[in-house]
Amino acid sequence: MAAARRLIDRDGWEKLTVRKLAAESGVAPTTLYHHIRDKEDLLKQLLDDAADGLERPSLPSDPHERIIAAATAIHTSLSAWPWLAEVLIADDLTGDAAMWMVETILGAAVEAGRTPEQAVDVYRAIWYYTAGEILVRASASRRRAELDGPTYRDLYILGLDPEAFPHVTSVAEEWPRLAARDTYEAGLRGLVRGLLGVDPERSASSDA
Amino acid sequence: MAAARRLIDRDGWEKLTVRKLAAESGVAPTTLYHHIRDKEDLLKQLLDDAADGLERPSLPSDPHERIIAAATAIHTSLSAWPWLAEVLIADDLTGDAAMWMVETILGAAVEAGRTPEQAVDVYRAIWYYTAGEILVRASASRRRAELDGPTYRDLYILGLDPEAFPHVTSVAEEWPRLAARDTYEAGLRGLVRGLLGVDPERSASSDA
DNA sequence: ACCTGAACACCGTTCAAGT
DNA sequence: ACCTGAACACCGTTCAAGT
Repeated sequence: MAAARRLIDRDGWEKLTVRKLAAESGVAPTTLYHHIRDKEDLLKQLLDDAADGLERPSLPSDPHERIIAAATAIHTSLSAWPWLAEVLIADDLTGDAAMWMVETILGAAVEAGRTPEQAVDVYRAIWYYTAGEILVRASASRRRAELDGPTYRDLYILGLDPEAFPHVTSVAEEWPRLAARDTYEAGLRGLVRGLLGVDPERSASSDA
Repeated sequence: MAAARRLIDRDGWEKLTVRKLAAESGVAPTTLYHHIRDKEDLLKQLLDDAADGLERPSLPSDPHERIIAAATAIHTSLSAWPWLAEVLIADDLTGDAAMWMVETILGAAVEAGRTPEQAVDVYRAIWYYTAGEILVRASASRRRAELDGPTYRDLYILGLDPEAFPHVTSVAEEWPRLAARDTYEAGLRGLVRGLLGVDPERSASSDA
């Protein structure tokens, strides 16, 4: 099933079809149905394979930083294969590698003084933020690659009425540049700070 | 094209096909191509229509609360039609109603002391969080509706090794209940607090 | 056990032809 | 201007038949 990954890397996972995969593998389309139950099963297998390959970075002892490290690790892996994130939410987040992130975040949140129930809320907020970042940015960059020019949205923003939308229009020209910046970690830090409160270890020093 | 909305409400927007829409409208499939350029154009028209219908709640004067109100309004509207959020990220977030939310958040962030550039970062973090929440929860509930029983993931979590995943397994039984709770606003408040600093109502100093 | 072609019930889209 | 059937190039999936 390495052929599947090759096709996905080239054309994106939405373009993967049973028939094309068969052709790439030099086999009849119907043959694949001896190895997979249906197309959904094929994607699930690819998902599990990829999930096993996620990296597990070393973890800082400070709970805040540990959450940042775990979330950033997942984020980095998923950014490399955005199709993975899309299958992930279309399907489900499982696999030991993904669970390792959940475990790390829950543990750190509990250590930071949350109840287990609150820790689940912390994890969920982080996952929503992370999944959203991946999905929105992946589809934006795919669209940009297809278009090879300003998107419909960029043009839309430039055409807005400055009286009705003063703040948006004041950054309209800069929007593409600002939107292209990677602000995942900055946002993540804000989120963790807001959810867990100010880090006692770092409250004395200045904070970004 | 109210027929399209009827079909989407019934079967979900992924199931909408040009041919079925034609049948529902009592017309030949090819006829539709006089009103739309292609299927993507059809979805874009539906998107613009729906965006115009978004509600615009009254806004509190406090910048923090104004951001919460704007984000929650968008979140409420999108929750009602999750397909809208999916088209939205597959396509693009435009329309005056959506821009109104952007404008509101940028204005409030600037009022809270951010530069216009930082205000864009605040908006982006909120949008990632909101879009992620909608998309993850929409696909989870759709999956649950299809399955009519515990999901693959629920079972997976229950089968985890307690030694390797102590925190996850300690809440494993409660997971479905915890995951079903609506924690959007709580997470959003944490995010805003973390991004903008402590609520000025509780401390007059602007930090971070 | 593994693979196959034929077939079924679908797709989006084009195009020449009708009113 | 509006609508049409025929046609093309695709889909996922089943199934009886081959080795």
